[in-house]
Order: sequence, then structure tokens, then C-alpha cells
Amino acid sequence: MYKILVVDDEDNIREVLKEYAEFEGHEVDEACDGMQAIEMAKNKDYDIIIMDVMMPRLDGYSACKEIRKVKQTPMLMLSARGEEYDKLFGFELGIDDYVVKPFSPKEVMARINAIVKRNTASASVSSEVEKFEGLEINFTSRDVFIDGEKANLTPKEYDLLFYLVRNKNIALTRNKLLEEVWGYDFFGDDRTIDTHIKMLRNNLGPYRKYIVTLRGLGYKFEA
Amino acid sequence: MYKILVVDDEDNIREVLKEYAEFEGHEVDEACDGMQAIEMAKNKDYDIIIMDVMMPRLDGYSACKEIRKVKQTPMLMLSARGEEYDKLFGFELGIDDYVVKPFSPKEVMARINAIVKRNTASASVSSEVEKFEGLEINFTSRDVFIDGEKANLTPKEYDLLFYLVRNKNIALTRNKLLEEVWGYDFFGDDRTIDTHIKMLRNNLGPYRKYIVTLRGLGYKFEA
DNA sequence: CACCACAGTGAGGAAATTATGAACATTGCT
DNA sequence: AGCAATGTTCATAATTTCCTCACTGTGGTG
Repeated sequence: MYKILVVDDEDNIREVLKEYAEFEGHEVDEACDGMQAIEMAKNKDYDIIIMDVMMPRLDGYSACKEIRKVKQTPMLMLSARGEEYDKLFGFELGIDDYVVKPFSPKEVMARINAIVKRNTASASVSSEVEKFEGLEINFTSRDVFIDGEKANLTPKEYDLLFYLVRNKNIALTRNKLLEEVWGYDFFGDDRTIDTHIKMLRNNLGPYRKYIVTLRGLGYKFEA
Repeated sequence: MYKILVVDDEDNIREVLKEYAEFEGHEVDEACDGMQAIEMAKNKDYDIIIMDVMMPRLDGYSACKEIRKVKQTPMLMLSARGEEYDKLFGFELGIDDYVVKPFSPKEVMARINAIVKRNTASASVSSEVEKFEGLEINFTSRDVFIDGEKANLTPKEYDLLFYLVRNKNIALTRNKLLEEVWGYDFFGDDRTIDTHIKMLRNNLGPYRKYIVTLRGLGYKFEA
């Protein structure tokens, strides 16, 4: 039996996880924002904290950082695609694992078991850097340099570029991009992608050439 | 492409899911109550079963339990808000996920993808490449190289070539090609195929020889 | 060897798709 | 609230691709 703290602002998500966890014999506490989570985590020793990234009052990252100042409780983050998920790899946060919404409660429980059992901080992603001529992309620090100069990309542009580069030389359909970069719950216009591709290209200067249009399909980062 | 079984007593729900899933290229069977679902699940291997909780004759829980006796097919349950969640998780049913009505078909599809991907754990992600002498076809990056040089094909040409190669050494009738490459709803001129074959051949240079005309029938990629 | 059904070709207009600019909406911050 | 930055939508322009069609080429058959 584990003591689990579930932190999410959506009632039904907390509800589902709680039901499932309790069914498996665990003890579950709930919090609905970061502030509350910090408070509770400080006052009780949990075996694991499951926390949503996006919450009102105080987001998951900040709460995580704050809690880490005093406790080494393992953490599993929940994030919707479309959130800047590269941040999740930031090992300074010491996140043990993360699950992307929509998830199945079954999967979350499986991961909880894995984490608690090994009870060791998981190996974090090492500082990843990709270079294409004068285009340098640092996944860890979330920086992009163009001929040595730091590019000033907006969050979406970062996300889009990162996804493209992580899947370089793979043909990506518009649907795939929408689902992975914007999130499964995005019901927007297809032209939105084009617009962001356009801005990204403008920002990449001479290296815009790496982003190729696949007519009738989508885009590809070709290196 | 997944094989999906949709079980719900409401016609329009089945209809919506079916349309959406088929649009995404999946194969969908329908059942309108638990009994029927069990029957069908036993006789065919589905990638996932989507089942309503409340149905006449035999409800979703019972059907799920019954199916689980013989198959480990992943299941996604549909439930109306207000039905007791605990039931969903209370009986070692091994449900993978559930969605509360009213749902968006897009979300359901996203979850289906998540579940099936997870369950086909050992899915190989090898970069698919086919080589015929100096003709190299990369299905992943959607590239075609001719003696090391990248060919510049239009979308239709890619589609046509990919389909021919995926079915190499199989005689393909014009009808079959029209249906598979152009889509069942295409009502065009027969010369359309010829024209695209022509373009494709021109683009393949010396390797045009692989595309063989079967007089009176259609074409074949002969390797 | 002439016929005929079928396949190959070229070109231009039609159709589909993407790029772009600007308006509009949203978010975050002071 | 007001502003600045970012994200989204939409209309329009710019491209690219597709399809049709009339015509030409070809192989097999009687």
C-alpha cells in the first residue's frame, strides 16, 4: 500500500485516479492546485505525488521545484500534449516520469508501481544538442542558436521545431503535428500549422531550408 | 489500421464512432448489446473494443468480464456521467480506459491510439526502406532516390509508386489502383492512371522498367 | 496486313493545396 | 485595466498538381 497524493484541478481526473488507486489498495489524498500540494507534501510523507502540469494558482513545475527543496518524494507528472513538454525533460526538476493526456488510469498505475518499487530517482535525459550547420538546438536548455546568435522563438515555435527535429527525416502529416504539438483536444484550423511554420521559417533565416513542405501531406525536417 | 469493435445500443453513437474511425482508416464492426459483443469478440481478434456500459440484454460490465475470460483485447468503456465510476474499476475488469458521455469522437480516437500503441508494445519502428538496384524508396521519410539522387515526385506519384511497391509482383487492375490510390469515390477518366504512370516512369529514369504494363488488365511493379 | 481495342502522350484549364498578411482573440504581466 | 506578446482564424494570393481530352502509338488477332 502506497500513500499517494494526486494533484489536479480537474475533479474527474482526480476521481478516476483515486478510484483506481484505492481499488489497488492504496491510500490517496487529493489537492487541486500547486499551493495546496506543497502544503500537503510538506506535512506528510507520500510514496509518490502525481501532479498535473497545468493548474491554477501554481503550476506543476513550480510546485515540484518547491517541494523538492524539502522532500525527495518521487513525482509523476501529467501533461497534455501541446504544453511545452520539453520542459519535462529538465532534469533540474527531478521528475521521475510523466504521462501524456489522454492516459489510461491503468497505465498511470503501472508507472506508479514501477517508480515506487525502484524508488530511485530515474535517469534523466542528458543534455541533448543537435547541430545542423549553424543551426544549433539545445533540447535541455530549450535554446536555439542561429550562427551563434540566440533565436527568439515563441513557445509554440519551440515546440514545433523541437518536434520536427526530434522526428527529423520522418514525413509528418498535419494531423500528426496537430495531435503531437497542439494536443489531442485542439480543434483548430489547419492553416494554423502553416502560420507557425511560416514564422518558424522566418526565424530560422538561412536554415529555413531544413523545413520542407510535403504537399498533400504535411512537413518534414530534412537533415 | 486497427480492427475496432463498437458496442452501443444507440445507433447514432455507433454511427459517429464508426464514421470517424473509418475516416482514419480503421476497420469497424458493430454490435448493439453485450451478448452480440461477446459473440463477435470471440470470433475475431480486435485491436480494441469500445463498449457502452449501459445496454439492454447484457450490460458492458458483464460483457467485459465474459470476454476477458478468453481474450485480452484492450477495452475502452463509454459511460454516462453519473454512473458509478467505482463499478468501472471495482471488478478486476482490466478496463484500459473509459470516456464519459458526451464525448468528442476526436478524443475517443486519440485514446484509442494511445491504448493500442501501448498494447502493441513490440511494434517495430524500423525505418522502412526498399531497394531495387539504384532505386531506393523510403516509406518513412517519403523519399525516393534514383542512383543516389532525390527524385522529385508529386503527391500522387508518391502514392502511386508506394502502392505499387507495397504490392510488388502483384498484378493490379486499373480498378484496384483507382480504388486504392485515388479512393473509392473517384469517378474519373481511365486515362488519368496512364498519365500518372507516364509521369512516374519519366521520373524513375532507368528504373521505369520495374513498372510493367499488363495489357487489358493494369500494371505491376515487377522486382 | 489491316483493324481495333487498349495504352501512351502533351498541353491547358480546373482544382487542390500551401503561403502569407492582417485582423482578431487570448494570455500573461505590470 | 491596459499593454505586449503570442496564438488563431480568415481571406486572398501564389503555387503546384491533377484531370481531361484529343490524338498518337502499339500489339495481337483474324
